[in-house]
Amino acid sequence: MLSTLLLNIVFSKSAKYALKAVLFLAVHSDEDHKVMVKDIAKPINVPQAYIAKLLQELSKQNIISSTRGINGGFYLSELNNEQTLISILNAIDGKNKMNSCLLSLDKCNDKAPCPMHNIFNPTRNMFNECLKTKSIKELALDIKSGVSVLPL
Amino acid sequence: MLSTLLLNIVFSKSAKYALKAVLFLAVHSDEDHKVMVKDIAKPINVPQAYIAKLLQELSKQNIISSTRGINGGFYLSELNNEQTLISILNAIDGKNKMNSCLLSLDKCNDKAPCPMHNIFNPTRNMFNECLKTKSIKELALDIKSGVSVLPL
DNA sequence: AAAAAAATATGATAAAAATCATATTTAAGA
DNA sequence: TCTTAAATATGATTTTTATCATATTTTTTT
Repeated sequence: MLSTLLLNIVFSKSAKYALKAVLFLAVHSDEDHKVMVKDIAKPINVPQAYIAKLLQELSKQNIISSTRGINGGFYLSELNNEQTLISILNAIDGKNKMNSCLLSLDKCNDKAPCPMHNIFNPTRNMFNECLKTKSIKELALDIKSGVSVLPL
Repeated sequence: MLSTLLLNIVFSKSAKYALKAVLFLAVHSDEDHKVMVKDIAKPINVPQAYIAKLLQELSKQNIISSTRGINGGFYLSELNNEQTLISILNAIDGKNKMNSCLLSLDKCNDKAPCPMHNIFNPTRNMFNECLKTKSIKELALDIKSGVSVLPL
């Protein structure tokens, strides 16, 4: 083995952190209940300064909401809740990373598929479709109804 | 966006390089037709010194075969050809990275699924199943029969 | 046996991602 | 309006991954 620890399979660490943070906010915040970074960092088990940076970026891109000063914090507006998972990933890792060829070949397409293309694209497309259609709100609902659990 | 270029979605760069190299060998080599690093690096579009390292690692782990000295090179034995894709990924990135939770939560399981679990695990499992069952030989056959094309 | 040509081993360097630290701005309350 | 407490902005440091360079070993050929 060459790399002693590879963590980036499927999602980058940043993407996972961001996903966890937004999911946390989806369950624990709204316009009237803002949450401070320090109260997000611990429960989702991510370094505070790092998640702060990610949250700022998400806020700047209107994926999540925030207000400064006393009683300030991060939260999800109704609109934020409607966002789908892909918007979080795109905000953190840049657009269109999930749509490219598995081997990152730019010549690969349906007409001239790379060896992995035909085999994996169906499941890959399913996966991407999920990311594009599943909203934050839906996931939060699952948690609230007990379909899934939070410990992040 | 935070990372200016994130390339590691789904597979690490090393993993993609290794996959390409093995696929190339599957089509262009056998016991009697060994291929030297320099003749692999260019067509698969990977830095020679880097792919050399990866090939050495794969060879050490018996994923591919090699002989040194004049007329030496890398090749796939019959046995090597039977290997499935997962073995390449495991060799490069370490075992069991594909089976963990999407959010890398160690508490996540079917009984207490994380918010992503139920939604993504079916396609995730499909994906992993593909990696575990598809052999190098099968992919090479696709190329030879024109189902897929090589430019790597 | 010597020379040449290949993989192998090892380690140094560069680039990218993750982490940490700190100064600045904004909003609320006294 | 001053103080406080929060996000925001910026950048430095560390860790990990990717890349490059070179010396060593093995195999074949002469």
